[in-house]
Amino acid sequence: MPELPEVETVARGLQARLQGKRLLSFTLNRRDLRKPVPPGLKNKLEGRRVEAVSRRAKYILVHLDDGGVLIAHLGMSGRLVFSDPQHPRPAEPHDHAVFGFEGGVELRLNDARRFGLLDYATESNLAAHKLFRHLGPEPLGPEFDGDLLSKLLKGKKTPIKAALLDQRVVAGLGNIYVSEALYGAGISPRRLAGTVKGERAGRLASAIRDVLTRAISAGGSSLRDYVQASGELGYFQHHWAVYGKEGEPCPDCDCRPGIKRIVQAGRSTFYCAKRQR
DNA sequence: ACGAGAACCTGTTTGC
DNA sequence: TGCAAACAGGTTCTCG
Repeated sequence: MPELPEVETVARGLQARLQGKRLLSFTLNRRDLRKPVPPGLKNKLEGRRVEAVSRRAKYILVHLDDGGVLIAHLGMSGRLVFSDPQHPRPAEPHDHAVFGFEGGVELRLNDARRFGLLDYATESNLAAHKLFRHLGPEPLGPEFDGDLLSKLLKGKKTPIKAALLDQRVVAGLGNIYVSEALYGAGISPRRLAGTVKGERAGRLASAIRDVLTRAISAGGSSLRDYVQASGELGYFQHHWAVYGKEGEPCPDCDCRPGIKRIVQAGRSTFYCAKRQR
């Protein structure tokens, strides 16, 4: 489920709850996630204190007090669920890993489809790590603008929809927010990526930043209650302009038959054919 | 070299 | 109602 805004929200929630806490135990119930959980992870984690939690692309980074970094990715179905003495939760199917902290606080990684992963790196090698080496820029980073986006897209003959899903081009966008950003910028998802430049690229960069920023705000405001209610991190309600709205009227023009759904590179795309060119 | 498509998994929704 | 097919927010490998 999680794209950049959800992962950012989860990382902030973890930061608030775990910073300064010592990790006492790590239990792995199954090793075969998207890729095997590295052997020896338990020894690298137990006894360490959490210094900070951050995000890169759709990866959660837990920075430890010895320079180690726990890397977590939630794939499509991954969730992080807290359980503690005040709000205990029963163990559930697909709880693949359990992190035990001081004070009886447990954080559980639950992931039915097992497209998520756990990995480990050191602070000094982080940027060169296999998972991060090829990632494009952060769309909310200070250098991300129309000029940079034009350069990233230059010469690409794939549809802009597919290009924006490619983490080597921009890091953190997923299927929902690509549709939303293209709608916001008034750009057809079928347009060839290489033709998005100049003023059009500027509009797209702005729309990407806008859509992500608003989603993070929505997540941040709903996170507190949601965590208290259920102990889960990572799911919250959004209102989307086009995603999942096939057949509904475009919010901006009352065109018929409204929002269209097409399949590109095996994934659903939603857009308004009148507004997006 | 590049882009489209399949593959990896399980759970839920849709359609006959 | 029951069953099978389609579909799901990600990433990575293979094939043409």
